[in-house]
Amino acid sequence: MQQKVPKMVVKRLPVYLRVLDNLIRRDREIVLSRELSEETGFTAEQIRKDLTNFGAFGTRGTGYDVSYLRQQILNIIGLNTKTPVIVVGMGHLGSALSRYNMTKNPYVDIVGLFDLDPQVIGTKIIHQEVLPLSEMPRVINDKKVKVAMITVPATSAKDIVKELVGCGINAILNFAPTKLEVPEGIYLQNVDFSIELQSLIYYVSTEEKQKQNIWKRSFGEKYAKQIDRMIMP
Amino acid sequence: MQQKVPKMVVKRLPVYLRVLDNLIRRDREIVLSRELSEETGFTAEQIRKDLTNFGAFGTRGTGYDVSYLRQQILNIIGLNTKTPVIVVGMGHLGSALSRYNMTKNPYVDIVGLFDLDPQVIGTKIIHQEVLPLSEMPRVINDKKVKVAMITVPATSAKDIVKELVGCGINAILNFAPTKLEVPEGIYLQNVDFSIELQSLIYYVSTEEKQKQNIWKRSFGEKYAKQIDRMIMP
DNA sequence: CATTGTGAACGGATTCACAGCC
DNA sequence: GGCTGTGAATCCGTTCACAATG
Repeated sequence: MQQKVPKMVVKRLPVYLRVLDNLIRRDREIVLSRELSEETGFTAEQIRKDLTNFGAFGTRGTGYDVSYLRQQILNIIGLNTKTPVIVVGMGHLGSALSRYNMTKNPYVDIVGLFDLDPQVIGTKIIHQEVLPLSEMPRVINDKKVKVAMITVPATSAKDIVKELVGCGINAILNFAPTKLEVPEGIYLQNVDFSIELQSLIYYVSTEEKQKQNIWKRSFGEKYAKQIDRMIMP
Repeated sequence: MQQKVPKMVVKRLPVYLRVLDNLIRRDREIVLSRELSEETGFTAEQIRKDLTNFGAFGTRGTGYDVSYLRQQILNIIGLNTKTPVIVVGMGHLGSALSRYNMTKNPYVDIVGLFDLDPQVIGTKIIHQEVLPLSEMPRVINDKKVKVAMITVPATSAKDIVKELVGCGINAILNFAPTKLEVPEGIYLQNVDFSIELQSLIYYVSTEEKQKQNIWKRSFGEKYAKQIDRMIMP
């Protein structure tokens, strides 16, 4: 059927979907790869190439039909029917993510909220009650859940993963700041704020350092060229 | 001074730092690249190569001195002194991130929380009061802030960015699900849950589709080989 | 002799240049 | 003519194989 699709392409598909959703809201019927490029920041060639992994959805000389392309991408990602998802860990982050997905994300259906803390179990997020872990197998089974988000502390994350995999979960979006092991065939995706924040800090701090170096070295003629290369464009 | 460091390397540095922090907590004095590989999931060669972008920190035949390497990475990222950071947008996500960074992240110093909503302004997160946007220029200036996290709705994100850049912010970690434009020289990093979640859903849904195809085609002998290639290892 | 440090080979993803089509 | 679709060329990051060294 379909060849192996590069990971990077899969990451971009949801971006295309979001832009197409926005275009539909603005009643746009046709869109050019060039316009998609402006909205996404990816190059037009890349977008066209990405799409041809799955077929030829455009019309040469004209562009892409917005709602047709959107429907195709929904099919490709598998968002035609709402995907049932559970969230484990109802701390501040977990409840924020749950709220967001319950109210703003039309493509997923949050069908279970779980926590270990007896203080938290029984409280409600929007209209859903937080359940104990003991209820997980039942919910996962009843609702045919394949995808879980985990927002528990790093220390409990490994155990939760084992539990989830045992219950038949197939894909895990991990927000705990720790590296997790999953068996072959289980998909794991990490989201780690601290890492993103720290890499940003790297850039601002090296910029600072470079400015200082320029100043320090400004007496030494022979370094002029190197310094030039160091200044941000 | 230093050549251009690949983006991917910068993303991995904070992971090394975290592992080294954990090793110090366990009183480990020496670590091998092989062990770092186990803890991070990156290959040992890659780790060694990453580090040589900045110098030679190990001892051949022995390994790396944990606290020396940690100190070097702190220097490289620029986390020797706490970095002042502000957070704009005190919805559920914004306040969760603020709490997390105030209590668990020893490398940053949250020096300002901001929101537009008069209902939210004046409330407290841990011990800090949420301030109106009008206070931003003062705080950014007084505290020499270069890094901001924004967790406002997609609709207001663009305006906030303009404001921040005007105030002298240099790096932005954006959690709003929208593509932002920043002037040359300003660093922007996006964190987008929905996109991560949807790419995960792609994998589970294509797996489902493939299983169905296998079943449908199981009568057609000639497709056997193709189908084999489709099954996950 | 075990482990780091590194040039060379490899592979995957992006960009280029243009062929194909409306 | 204008835009999509695509093989070829390029770029970038990872892996490999081994040289360097405590």
